[in-house]
Amino acid sequence: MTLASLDNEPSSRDRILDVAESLFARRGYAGVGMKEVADGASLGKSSVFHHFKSKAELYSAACVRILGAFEDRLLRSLAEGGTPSVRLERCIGDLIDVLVAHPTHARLLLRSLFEDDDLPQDGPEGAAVYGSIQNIMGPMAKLLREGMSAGEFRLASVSHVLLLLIGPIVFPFASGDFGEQLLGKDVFDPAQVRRIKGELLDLVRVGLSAPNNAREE
Amino acid sequence: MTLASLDNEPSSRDRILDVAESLFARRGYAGVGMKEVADGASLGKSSVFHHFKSKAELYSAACVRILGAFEDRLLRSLAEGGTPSVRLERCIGDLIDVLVAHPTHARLLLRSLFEDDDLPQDGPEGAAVYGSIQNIMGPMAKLLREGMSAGEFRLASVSHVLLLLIGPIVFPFASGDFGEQLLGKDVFDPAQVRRIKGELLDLVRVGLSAPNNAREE
DNA sequence: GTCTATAATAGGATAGAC
DNA sequence: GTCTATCCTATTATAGAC
Repeated sequence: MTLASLDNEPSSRDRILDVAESLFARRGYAGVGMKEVADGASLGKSSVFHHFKSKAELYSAACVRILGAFEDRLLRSLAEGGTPSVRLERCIGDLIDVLVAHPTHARLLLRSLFEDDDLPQDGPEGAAVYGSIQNIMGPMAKLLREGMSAGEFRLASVSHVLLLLIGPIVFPFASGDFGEQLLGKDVFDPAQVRRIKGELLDLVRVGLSAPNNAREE
Repeated sequence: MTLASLDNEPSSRDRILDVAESLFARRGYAGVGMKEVADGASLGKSSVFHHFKSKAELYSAACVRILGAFEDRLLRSLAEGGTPSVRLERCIGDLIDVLVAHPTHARLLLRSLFEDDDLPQDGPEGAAVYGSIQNIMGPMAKLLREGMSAGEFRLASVSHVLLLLIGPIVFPFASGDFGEQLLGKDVFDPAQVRRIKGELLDLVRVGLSAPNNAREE
């Protein structure tokens, strides 16, 4: 906590993380130079190394920050209660809201999930990434299990369904130019977000519902 | 066509592409050095530059090759006929088969779809990537439209549904360590592939079906 | 905390012999 | 087609002044 944090101006550390997140999201770990990060934060390269002792640590810190944002939102969302289907739909909607509020998140999140080699899995920062992912996936799995026990969701392998749900939630908002060309409009345009969210929730609602449940109640 | 191509031994060009695909898939465009590619293909760096005049061209060529594989399989799959639902499910199953037969494909495919900056969008190779993507997405969109007209699929925005379908098809097989930890087993294990495919096809079958269709026929 | 200067290395790419 | 040798730039990271 510094003096600046009491004010509105973000600290140098936060400015570095902002720039790093945006650059890493676009070009991946190896595609970004520390000089570029420093320039973006209006600092010298050495100042960046003062805050993060290596590039790997900076990358992990950027990942940890966005994973933390997801974790917070997810836990708050789950705490609001409701039936499993209600909570699942609210969770997915809320997670998408986080992705949309920070357009750079989806790409870096996707990278942190499938670029094993980039992350220095050892060290405290690497462990934080791993822990945060666990804290997100755990409650989601629990929610699916509850819904199946309650007879709201059809019986299915929780882990396989979970693995299947990540793609449609994250990829659209990481798809960049491809998504824009497919839709003919910016993926982050509010109207497009609403339609993507709507289609996904429709798909999940009926796709996961138990066969004996009425289709429309 | 060289003499070697009449034999069983792959040409240098193919060996380079094999190595490049595997490396680019794992570490992304910037994360791979031409030296590394050359070593993997048991060649000197200059020999690689003889076959591909730049790193960007090599990357595009690797992407074009896998996109071509998808295109071929998809068009053959669609030509087999059947109702829209039958064809959609067969397509998704066949595309997954391609991903599973070449475990390195999913990651590079995902990258080629969301890493705009990496691809040199200009030039002949960049255009081939773009064209191949169009040749894959076009017929898929047509299939969805047919299914909606026929009353088999519920009415929905074709492009948004398409954007939503890519994630669950590709991500599981690009997820690497994450997927393995989630499932507790290798994602490419035949039994796991069967379950992932099964869950996805279930989700799509009921999730896209028209409301007035009987759930089980 | 931030800077300049510098080290040490690895990167993409080319020239020219064979 | 493949090689060795080379060029030039960019990279991560450190040292030390302010």
